[in-house]
Amino acid sequence: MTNEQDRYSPEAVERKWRERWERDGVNRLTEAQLANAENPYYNLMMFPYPSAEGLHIGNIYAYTGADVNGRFQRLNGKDVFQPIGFDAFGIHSENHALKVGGNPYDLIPKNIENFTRTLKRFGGMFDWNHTVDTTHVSYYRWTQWVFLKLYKAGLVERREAPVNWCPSCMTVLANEQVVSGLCERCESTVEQRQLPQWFFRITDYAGQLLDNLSDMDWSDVTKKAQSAWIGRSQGADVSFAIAGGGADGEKARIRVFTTRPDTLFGATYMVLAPEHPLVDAITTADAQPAVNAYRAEVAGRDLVERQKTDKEKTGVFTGGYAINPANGARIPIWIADYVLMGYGTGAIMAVPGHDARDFEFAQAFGLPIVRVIAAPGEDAATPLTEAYPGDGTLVNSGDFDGLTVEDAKQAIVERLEAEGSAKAQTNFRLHDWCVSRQRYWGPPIPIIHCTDCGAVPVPEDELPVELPYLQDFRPDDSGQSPLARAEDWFNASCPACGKDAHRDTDVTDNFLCSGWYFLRYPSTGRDDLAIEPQLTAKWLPVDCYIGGNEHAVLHLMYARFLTMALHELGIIGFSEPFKRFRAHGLLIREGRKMSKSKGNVISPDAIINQYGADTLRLYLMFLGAYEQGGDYRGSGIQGPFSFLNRLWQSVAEADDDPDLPPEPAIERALHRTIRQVSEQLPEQQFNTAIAAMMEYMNVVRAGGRTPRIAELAPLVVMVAPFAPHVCEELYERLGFKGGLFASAHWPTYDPAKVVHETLNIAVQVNGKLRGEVTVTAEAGEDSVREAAELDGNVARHLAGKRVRKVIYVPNKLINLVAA
RNA sequence: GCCCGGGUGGUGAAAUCGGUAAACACAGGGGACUUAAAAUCCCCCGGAGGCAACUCCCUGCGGGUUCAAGUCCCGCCCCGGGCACCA
Repeated sequence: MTNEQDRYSPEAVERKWRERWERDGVNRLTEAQLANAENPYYNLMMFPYPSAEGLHIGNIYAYTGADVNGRFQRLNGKDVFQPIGFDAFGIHSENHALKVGGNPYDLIPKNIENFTRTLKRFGGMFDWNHTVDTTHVSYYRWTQWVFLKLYKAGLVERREAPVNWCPSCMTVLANEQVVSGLCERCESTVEQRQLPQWFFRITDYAGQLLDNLSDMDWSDVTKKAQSAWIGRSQGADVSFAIAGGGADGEKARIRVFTTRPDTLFGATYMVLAPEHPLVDAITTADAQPAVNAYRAEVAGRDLVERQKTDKEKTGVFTGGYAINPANGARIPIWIADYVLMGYGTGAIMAVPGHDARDFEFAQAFGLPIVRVIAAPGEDAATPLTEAYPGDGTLVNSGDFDGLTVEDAKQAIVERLEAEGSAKAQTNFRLHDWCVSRQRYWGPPIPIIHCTDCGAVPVPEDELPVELPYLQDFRPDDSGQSPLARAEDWFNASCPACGKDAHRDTDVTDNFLCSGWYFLRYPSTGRDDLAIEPQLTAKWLPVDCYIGGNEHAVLHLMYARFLTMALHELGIIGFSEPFKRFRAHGLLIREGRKMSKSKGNVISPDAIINQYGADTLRLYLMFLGAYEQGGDYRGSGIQGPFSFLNRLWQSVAEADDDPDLPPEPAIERALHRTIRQVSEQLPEQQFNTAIAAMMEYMNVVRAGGRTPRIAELAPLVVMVAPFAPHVCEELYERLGFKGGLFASAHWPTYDPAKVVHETLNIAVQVNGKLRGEVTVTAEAGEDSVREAAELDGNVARHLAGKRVRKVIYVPNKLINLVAA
């Protein structure tokens, strides 16, 4: 039956089905289908950033996993909505355009075209009827609309703030975009600048963002990363009176945040951040020169230097004193750069006995160290050679002596609360989201500044505020966007009073574009509104979102925040956007990370040319655990390629009789395979599911036997999510009509047929494997033991011994413990 | 420094609740089919000893618990990622 023409030719098969799917609209949903779907399943993956380099194999890896899920759900009867789009605004594109001397307006469409070609070629089941391009006015007018909605809800504010300034990108960065003092994009050292900026008040939602995590079906690693980033700490605000503060001494109090109010009696000094506003008021005349010098020194020190944790503690005494509200002690007030203005209140009570940093500082400057917590076996007098941060009971703490740390926290706060000098407080590490960028390639902020009316939002019906095509869009060091130089655009009349005014020149952070795109996909057919309520209610929240964990604290948290905000505004009916999120691992190559600089990047196009998209997809899903990542080895692709060839040949050589039932032994193997694959695919355990199908193939083909159609058809359907083109072809060749993805159903298994008729039971003597016996499935412990003792080798190891104990693990193992 | 992953054959990797370590593949070796190649089919493939039956050793290192440990506990080492003076 095999002849030259029947050979598996990936190129021809894939072209045929790509064209057929396109022609028949197999993957596209019409507006009516979108509106009326009975079993909606929204399968989302992170839309790509269309760079000039083309789609990376890492993207294909991510998308294949998500596409396998979408195709699997579809074969299980779901109406799968699987859109894709392009996240094309942002500094990366802008910098690239500057480098090559073009304009992103001209370059981006070419990149998108190139990405689209590869996305179609790798076989993603994308609905190209519902796509977004964040740089198109049809999208970003609604990004501006989102901004205005939040603005009107009071979640946006403009404030002069010390912001992270990247001198190379010449723009402001969010905290999340500063990686150990360096710009996330270009790795320049980030500086601090005071600039007016637009902020989203994400911290209003810090508690909710954290609390919701606990019962969300997300990858654990992602939840942990978010929870660490939000960084809740529970404690108390305590205020310390300034000693001898003159007439207004009563008013001037220093507020500190502490997670250890139980150690208050051990607070022997205070430290303020050098930038703290009370420093000048506290500093005595004598100390002023030293304080000034220190503050100048810290201000001049770059951020990277200041953030190093291993350097020696520095600081100076202000000459001022505060009163410890617990015991009335006069304690000195210092300033030091290890206290940060950006966290808590910018001031701390220092408890050197029980905080490592304070201990180090106290030692360096000869400040008193008092023990207030005693661990078991210690008492008030036990000397401290290092800070003791652990648990224990209170000592040297007046009335509170003897309380446990936990009880004392509450008791001390209660006492001080009654006196008006403390209150319980929760602090978050999370900062507000700075969304303005002094750059060109982004959606302009829809605000007009008027000398009389101040900042006035552009009326919604005047959106979009179009981004003008600028010949010269280089950023400058002015702290203003290049848009400030576009006079025609810059000048506008005030929407409130009609007077001459000017537009806000900042554009929004790229993460705002990507923070709501999944809300837009179902509504892309609508030009008159951003988010169509009924479609949104039908399809959202997203059923499954798959993407890289590098976005755990950036994109995913912003998307959650925007969803919460829009929910509170009544625009959407849910407050968490993604029911399920799975982080895939990193694809590396031969043990090393792939990167352009190392020159070891794999081009998906080259692999597809050689082996076809189906083999590439199958290999990517086979080479390791999807959630762990994997190592791409060039030679390994041969395995999946052979597998598809064998599948092809099996179909070509199959017995023609479609009614011939499977051979019984093979049928059992088939049902076991169906069970395993059906259980593992929805859990993204792709590699072992593929191994199971390969194993089944070995059974079907054993000895070159002629397979039967009934043995192959379910396999073709199960392989289809991984290798959709060739499986469509084989499905057709097996005589089925209507197209696999349009009409086939996922195979089911019969529990009665997955059981083995006989079992191999391992036999151990004293825990060591000494033999194996084959018994019927119904055999009980006694008959297994009997059979085991008959085994020659087992009998030898038992000779002269008496069996004292038998451990029997049904269906697996029997261990004869003998002495 | 802290928090997450991870360390298993020549290689990529498997191994529910502690229950036959190395499934499935790649590479390598041998054979069948073929004029030939491709594709396909069969066999071998952790180390040491042995003609073989079989025995001993082996999941980063050192201890422990257990009839039984890749898996659990204690103490280390190494690699990858994240966070980093967060009060």
